[in-house]
Amino acid sequence: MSNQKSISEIKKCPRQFVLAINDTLNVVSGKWKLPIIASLLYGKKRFKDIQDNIEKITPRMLSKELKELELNGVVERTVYDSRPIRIEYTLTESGEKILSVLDAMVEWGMDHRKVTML
Amino acid sequence: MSNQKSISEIKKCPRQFVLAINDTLNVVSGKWKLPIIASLLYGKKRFKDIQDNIEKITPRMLSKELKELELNGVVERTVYDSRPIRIEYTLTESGEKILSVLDAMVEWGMDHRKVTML
DNA sequence: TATATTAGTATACTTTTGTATAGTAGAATG
DNA sequence: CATTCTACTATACAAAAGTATACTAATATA
Repeated sequence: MSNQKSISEIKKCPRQFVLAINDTLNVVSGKWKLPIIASLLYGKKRFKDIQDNIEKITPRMLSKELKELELNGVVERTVYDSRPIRIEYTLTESGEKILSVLDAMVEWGMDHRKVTML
Repeated sequence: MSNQKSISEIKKCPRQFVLAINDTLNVVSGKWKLPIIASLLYGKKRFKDIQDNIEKITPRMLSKELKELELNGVVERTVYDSRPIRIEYTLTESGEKILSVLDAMVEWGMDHRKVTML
């Protein structure tokens, strides 16, 4: 089984694996990061668009989270100097690839529900 | 690409996917859950063993987290009525499978580091 | 010139999460 | 019978995460 390999890999648990997992957790955990990423999966968006999209998020939180995601290389902020200026947010290439993690989470979560909600 | 399929799946984003992701996040986020799971990947352990294994965790946190993980069907607590009684913690089958999620996180995290730390 | 829109910031607050420190009950060990 | 070990619990506190509400600067629109 491929599971066996993974277990032994984790058992060695090299530092870089731990760091990688932490990086990933920083991008997906918290109340608003995934909703923001999900919103950007539909294409580039302006601040206001994301805010309307998520509805309950305050501008303070949206601003804070976007900054963090940008710092983490998941989101890109582009200023177009039209008049008036527009600012657009997109996922980076790496940001889009986080979907593989979400896929794994969906799979485990659904499987787990099947098992525990018998 | 299999990425393309995933994106369209998320775009539909059925409620059950959202629930599944939340379930998964509940199991992996927080400061101590992954260390505890990792410790149990090495085999069944007693309270004291896990505590020694993680070193900085307080008994309060360990107790609280173990209860939550048990409630979430990730960890199993078994009382052996030898004298004195021993209590052992193990991962459930489902709990072991969370490794697939960790694998995805390791992969994304390492790939992402390669891209951002140029 | 008054009002609206975009892209936020500022301040104060509440809630959640985690820490520090001490204590307990039951049994075993010297 | 005093001490130690296991598996915790209790209380108080600190720090991090999130909320509520109001405000601003630059431009556009009526």
